[in-house]
Amino acid sequence: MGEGFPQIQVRSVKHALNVTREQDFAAWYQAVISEADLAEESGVRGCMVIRPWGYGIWERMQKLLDAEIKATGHENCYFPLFIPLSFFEKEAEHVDGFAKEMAVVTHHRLIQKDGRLVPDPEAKLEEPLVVRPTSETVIGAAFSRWVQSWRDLPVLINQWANVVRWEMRTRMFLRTSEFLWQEGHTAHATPEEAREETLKMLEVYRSFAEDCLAMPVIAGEKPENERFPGAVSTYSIEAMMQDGKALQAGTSHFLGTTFSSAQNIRFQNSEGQQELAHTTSWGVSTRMIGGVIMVHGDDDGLRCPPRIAPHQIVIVPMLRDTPEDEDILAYCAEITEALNAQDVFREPVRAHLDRKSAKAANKRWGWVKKGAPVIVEVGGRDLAAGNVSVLRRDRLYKADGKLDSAIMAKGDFIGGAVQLLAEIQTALHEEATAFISRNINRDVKDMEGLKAWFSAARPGWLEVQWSKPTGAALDKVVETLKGLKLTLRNVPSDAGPADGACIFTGDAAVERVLVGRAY
RNA sequence: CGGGGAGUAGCGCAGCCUGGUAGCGCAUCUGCUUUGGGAGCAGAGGGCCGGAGGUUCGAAUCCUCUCUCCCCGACCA
Repeated sequence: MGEGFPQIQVRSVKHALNVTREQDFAAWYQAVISEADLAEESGVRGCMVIRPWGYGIWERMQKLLDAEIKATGHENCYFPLFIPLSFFEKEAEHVDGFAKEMAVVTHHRLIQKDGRLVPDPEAKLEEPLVVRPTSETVIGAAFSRWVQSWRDLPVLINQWANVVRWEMRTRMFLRTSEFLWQEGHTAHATPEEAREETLKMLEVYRSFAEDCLAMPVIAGEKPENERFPGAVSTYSIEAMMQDGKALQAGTSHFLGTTFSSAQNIRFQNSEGQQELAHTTSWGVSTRMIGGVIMVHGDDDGLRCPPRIAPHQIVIVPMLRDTPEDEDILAYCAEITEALNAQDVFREPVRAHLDRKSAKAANKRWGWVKKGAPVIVEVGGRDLAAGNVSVLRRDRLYKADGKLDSAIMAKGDFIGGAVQLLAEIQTALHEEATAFISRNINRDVKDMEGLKAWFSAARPGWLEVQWSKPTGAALDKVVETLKGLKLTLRNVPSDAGPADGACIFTGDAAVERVLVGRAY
């Protein structure tokens, strides 16, 4: 890779962060989170405080995705945080997948003992409760009550919730012990319909990522070894971070009758016979915020796509503690109102007037780090001339390294703001698409070529032909890749046909699979 | 969970080896000067030195335990 990173490090530009992507990608990622006020440590292992700007981005994601989930016929509901242990025991594969990382509640009362609070032995729960790591089991139990007849199907529900998985190694947003997500769960009369649902929601995720997050993704089916515990088929969208690593940004599972047989989700069909329902589940989480950071961020912080930016346009008045300040603020308020009266992406524009009495330059750099798509500065001279000074966050600098601040008439800016936001959304998407495109190689045909590709500093992905081995043969492939710190990502839905030999086994290839390093 | 590193002011760090009541830069506050810009000068505020025990007349510093974070690995929808 390296294309996105100049080899010669001439920094004529003074950046807002004290570490660049090129110097140390992991440190840069953390710097963005901290400097953009997205989240911070909580003192609780693996758990984070999501700060208003970070949570605002999540709320934007929720709003946009929730509308799509509802538009595809699903209803929201809420299931309990606590799940009886016995629910998990019903499905062996599911147990295997999650048993190692579950938080367990065993007591319901504390008592004072030697000056300390300890669980009261008298208050031990008869049956321990686990904090949900995912809700297939409880929701399946509900489905078995709700579904009696073929007329009750399909059941199409979704919930926005938090889940807990006791992860060994955590990273802000990408893998935290507690995270926020939505989980959709559906039950259908036929496997065909359930598969169709699985793919429909995969497509909802794909278009949500592309259109709202400006994040190009590859949608496809996960290989057998990467399946969700209990799933018949697992599909994912995979996004490429600027260091070339893959991030699984959303998953959709066809669960077949795994959970309907474990939870007894049966219905009487039109011929009067009992049948097992076919279920699906699908989810995206706050992990996506990490994806947005690593796809769009630059050495000055986050670049937030307008559709998910809590504030799309921030107006920064340059105040000087003079009587003129009042006039400048009034002028800015007028601009803010005029912007907010317009619609962009079929929603009201979100313009924000930063009235804080801090120095204008400091406020500006604060918004640069947070990634506000458009930053408008207004000083006395602008006021006098009826102008504004406009910064586009997606391209901050001119060729000479100076800030590319455009002075324009107030009316022109207001009139063009909607189009400007649309342009920025598109520009971020195009930039990210160009990046992923030039960092996927589809021409490597042998293991030597594969090793060479991945010996680069920041390799992207390979799309290779393979024979789709299963069982022990697949394990061998996975083991080989593991030695190279690589994983099979997915089999892209739109990959071309296979016409050669399997890069791993030499057998005739049947499809194409993505290989890369992953988060 | 294994190996390594780290926790001292909001952020970044020095001090620890060779114990003696805590310092630097940026940020913050006040004043003056400046004003198309991350300003200059002067002054000020802010720290249970991650936590608990121990050694000592005295611990940021030495010892033990523990919590949290980072990196690598194992693990992982």
